[in-house]
Amino acid sequence: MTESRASRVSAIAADGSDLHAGSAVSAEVNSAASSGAKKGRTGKANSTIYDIAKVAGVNPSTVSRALSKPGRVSAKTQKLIEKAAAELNYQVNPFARALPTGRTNTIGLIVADITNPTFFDIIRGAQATGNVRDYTLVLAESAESGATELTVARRLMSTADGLILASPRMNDADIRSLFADKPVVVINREVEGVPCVIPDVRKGIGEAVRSIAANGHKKLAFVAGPAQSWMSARRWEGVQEACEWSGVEVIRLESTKPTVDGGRQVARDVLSSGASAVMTYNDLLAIGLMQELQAAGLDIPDQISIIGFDDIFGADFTTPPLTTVRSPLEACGKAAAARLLDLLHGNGELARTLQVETQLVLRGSSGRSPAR
Amino acid sequence: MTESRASRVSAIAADGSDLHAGSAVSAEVNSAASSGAKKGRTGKANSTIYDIAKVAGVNPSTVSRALSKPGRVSAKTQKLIEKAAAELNYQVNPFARALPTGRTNTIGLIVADITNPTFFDIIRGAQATGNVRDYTLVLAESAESGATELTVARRLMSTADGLILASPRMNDADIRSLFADKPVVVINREVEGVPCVIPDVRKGIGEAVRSIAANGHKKLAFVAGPAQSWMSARRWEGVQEACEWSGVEVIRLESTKPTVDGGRQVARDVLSSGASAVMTYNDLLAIGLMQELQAAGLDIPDQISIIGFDDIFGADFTTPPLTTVRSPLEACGKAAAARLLDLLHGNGELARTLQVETQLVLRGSSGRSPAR
DNA sequence: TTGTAGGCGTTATCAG
DNA sequence: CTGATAACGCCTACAA
Repeated sequence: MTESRASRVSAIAADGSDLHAGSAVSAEVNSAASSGAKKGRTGKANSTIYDIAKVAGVNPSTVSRALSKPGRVSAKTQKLIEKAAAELNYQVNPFARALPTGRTNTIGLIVADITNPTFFDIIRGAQATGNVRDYTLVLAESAESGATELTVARRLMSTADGLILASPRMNDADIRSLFADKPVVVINREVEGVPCVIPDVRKGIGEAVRSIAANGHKKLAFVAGPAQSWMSARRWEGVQEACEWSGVEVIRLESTKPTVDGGRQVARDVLSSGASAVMTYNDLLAIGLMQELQAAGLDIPDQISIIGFDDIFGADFTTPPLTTVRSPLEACGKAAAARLLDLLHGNGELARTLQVETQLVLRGSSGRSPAR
Repeated sequence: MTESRASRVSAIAADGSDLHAGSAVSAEVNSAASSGAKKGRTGKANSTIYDIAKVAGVNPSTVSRALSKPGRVSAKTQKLIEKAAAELNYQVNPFARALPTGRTNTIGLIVADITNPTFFDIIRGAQATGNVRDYTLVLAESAESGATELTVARRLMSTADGLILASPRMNDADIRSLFADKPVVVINREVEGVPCVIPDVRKGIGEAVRSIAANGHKKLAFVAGPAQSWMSARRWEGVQEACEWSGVEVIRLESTKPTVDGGRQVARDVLSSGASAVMTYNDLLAIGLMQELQAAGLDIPDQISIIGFDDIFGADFTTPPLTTVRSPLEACGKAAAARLLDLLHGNGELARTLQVETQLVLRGSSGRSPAR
């Protein structure tokens, strides 16, 4: 019988030091079955290709062939083996399989923060695409740190066939060194010599700034993200460029961290900047900023217009709902995974960069400049 | 290639899941460059304990001992080996290690839906605790289905040392059979004979219903979650009980799915129910419901009070911010992981249930009953 | 304390 | 088309 497999995602921690195992404790619960001690209902855990071989009356290597590359074995033995496998409730031992081949049918995805909704859609997209091709997604978190990110990446490298780096914080050289080892695809950043998937900020930002200008705003504040963030730099460039083009004055503000809290903290600067419109590095910042501004008695958008970035889950929960420049995150995740799998299967094109379009999502948090 | 078009259903081990033909690529970049170059550079991925043994001038088994159980080796050889390991940039091969021992230093966590914010904090908690003890968290999704959940669980069982089941949908017997195999901890549900971590709904619900009663509401609607959800049943019971106690009439409404969309869809029923206050199985439902109601021109909370469950990320983004019964999700995740690790290390108490408190978080979406 | 010799479950290489 | 047999990298009695 065929079993249906659900989509899978795995998360791995940002640990690192694995030079010693845990305290000396023997695994008790999983007793060795050598004495046939534990024996649940269905054929318990461990039947091997040897068991199948015995039942089917063939050689283990034939079983291996039948199970891993259908076609290299006669139809009748194939049937025989499959039947035996089903009877014994056989399941491949992934470790044993990985040992000789090095292949794990697993792709790693590293994000800066598991609880940052920005990455949800990326995760979902990568997972979906991987799943279709029978790959398991392993998710790791880097805690917004380039150093731990590299550690995690190396660790993941040893268990995954390839890596997707979403908004990586480590430097280009490290990424390239990773890529020299196994296939790597980068999302939200462009790295020379490495395949990348990036949103093309131009269009979305252009629309946003044009909208701002059309609404009579003369001065715009841009709240930047983390200093190491490639995307933040690109967005800032894009905003500058678009503002110049539209004749809007623009100033740059720094945030402490790209979160709701960071948004709250930057409210004071926004206020004293004298800008009537604000664009933030991401939606989280925008939401926090909006909350703080509203708490201070300001009306959004009548007194200040706010535009975020990404269109994350929950961006439309706010009042007014957040205007934002949407990045097609799920598409990015899908594209990156597809790219990686192609690389894995040898259909590796050169390391080209893939661009996906951004667009302005006009909602309630932006509007006319306040009357002067 | 893939035989079925449905992305989630594909063949697993038993019928040969290896669908890709001529792979055999991707490991090329690796081989070169490892010999003559600088040793300070990040070494390639492939040094083994044999390499270390050679460098340190000892036997591989000594290296193994030194690296896996410090103490069983002389201090000086220990130092020697560690130095060599560092030089060679050695990393254990988890597969090779797992093969003889069965231990993977990995714990599995299964959730119903990766994109459901309810689980974020659980994930984060479990991850944090596992991390401290040098365990890797592997996350799997079950797509809200008991059947696929079981499949996924079994699969995970073969690669993880133990399992955490968050809001499992499968039946008790299956969970117990899993537990008979390896350590399992359940979150958000009580299963006889299996260690569980559950929020004690009493307190939070009591506070919520008292608040509702105190605000003059006479009729409350409870929007239930998935039929298989143990938590939904508990919450419904708790609400009934509290309502009886407080003299509030309560009716039960069904939702199609525990999401924002499900919340929108149930709005019609809520309206026709004549209730002036609503409690929903979770925050997502509450948010969707609120959106739909507001879209229909109703004022929240003046015309209808809404109270959610969980206090997920974004619950305070809404206008008005959502009143909700908070479950200490991160604490649940931490407690469950700690429990599992204890089990793994033999400090296994009996399968006791751990309760964590819930509390009402009063925000803007609930208030006085409308004047009649 | 350290070395020796199997073995874990699969896959890959070669013969037959 | 199928059967032996050697890796894969690590762990663990058992000796030395």
